[in-house]
Amino acid sequence: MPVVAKKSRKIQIREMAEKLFQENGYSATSMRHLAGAMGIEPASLYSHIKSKEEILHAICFGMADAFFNAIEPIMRSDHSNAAKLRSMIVAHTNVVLKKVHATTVFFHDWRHLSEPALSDFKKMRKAYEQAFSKVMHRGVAEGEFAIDDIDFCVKTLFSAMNMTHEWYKATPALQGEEVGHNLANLLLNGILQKP
Amino acid sequence: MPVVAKKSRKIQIREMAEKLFQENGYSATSMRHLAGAMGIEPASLYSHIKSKEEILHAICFGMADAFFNAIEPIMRSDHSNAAKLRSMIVAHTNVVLKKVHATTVFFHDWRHLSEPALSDFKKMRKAYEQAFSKVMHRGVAEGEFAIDDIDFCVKTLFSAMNMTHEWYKATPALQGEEVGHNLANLLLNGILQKP
DNA sequence: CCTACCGATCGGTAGG
DNA sequence: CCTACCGATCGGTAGG
Repeated sequence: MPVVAKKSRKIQIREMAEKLFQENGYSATSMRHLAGAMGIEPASLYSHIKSKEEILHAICFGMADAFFNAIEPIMRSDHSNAAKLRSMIVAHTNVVLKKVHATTVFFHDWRHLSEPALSDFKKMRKAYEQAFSKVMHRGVAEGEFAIDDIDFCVKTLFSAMNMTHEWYKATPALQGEEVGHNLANLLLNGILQKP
Repeated sequence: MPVVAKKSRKIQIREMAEKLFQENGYSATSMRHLAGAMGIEPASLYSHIKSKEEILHAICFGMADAFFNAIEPIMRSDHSNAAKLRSMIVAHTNVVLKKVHATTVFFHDWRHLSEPALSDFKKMRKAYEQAFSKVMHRGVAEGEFAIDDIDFCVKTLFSAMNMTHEWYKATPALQGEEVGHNLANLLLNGILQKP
């Protein structure tokens, strides 16, 4: 008996799906491709999962949990709003870069969820974005930040954070933290040389 | 005879495809959906186009032309690098927001191009990004900008610009310019209150 | 632009 | 986890 529990077949299928969905997209990836990559017959997948969409659902909502868990302790800390925002950016970006495959799926293919999961997903995402906009609002109120349009700022920040996986070739280790800090520096300071 | 030339059937098909591809993605949109939306039989599409991918190709490379044309005159102007960068951001963002459907396809579905178009597309995109990184390099050399990692900065900027279409509900007119300027302000100045 | 149709492939089920 | 198979749908062609 191994000390470390073997990954369940269900989880192995999910991880392979993350890889294939990332490469070709959810719609263009067939259950036959997935079964082939697992080395089993297509029908055998259905001993472990109920449907193709069940896999997509697990990926999307699994990532949502990962993101919430990453920023939750930071939100409840009592640092300055600038420090909080920076930490949240680093935390979010770490999740993105540590789960590159799943993030791509989360980010591209949530559209293919059917109701009611689709509405749940949108609600969840909105709540998550509000965690960031709350910190920005407070930072403005307390004189730390100068932001014209907070919604705009939040959306732009998420665009930047969520696309890192597409171009950042992660050398493992703490490089991920660097990406988050670079992003935070850019957002906080801009690129204009200070006089 | 109308004074304004009627859009060719081919262009009508392409515009309908932009809409449907945006909503469901390229792979999940069938030629039958497209034909249905046009009010004709699926087989009739092939009187005007050669294949599904031909449509994708036209959309992706058509948008590439639009982007290049938008920034080309700015690159050859002799403003400061900061002014150039701002104008290029506004110009690019205007294209994005004026062709929302096509931009979504351009941005999500280029992956489904097959070779050699796929390689051409990547080369073209790289050349386009280099126009922005050139301005940043010069700005750093001339003391206008403080940028640690220019590649990182370019990628982040593109992430932000190319996602605007997903969340910005364009009220028509010049609102598009505002989006570009907001983006430029954020990138140039950051959000930290200056002392 | 239509009718009629092709072979291939899709997600999924029955039964073991 | 497999064999055997379902009905539906796919992109596309022939011929008019």
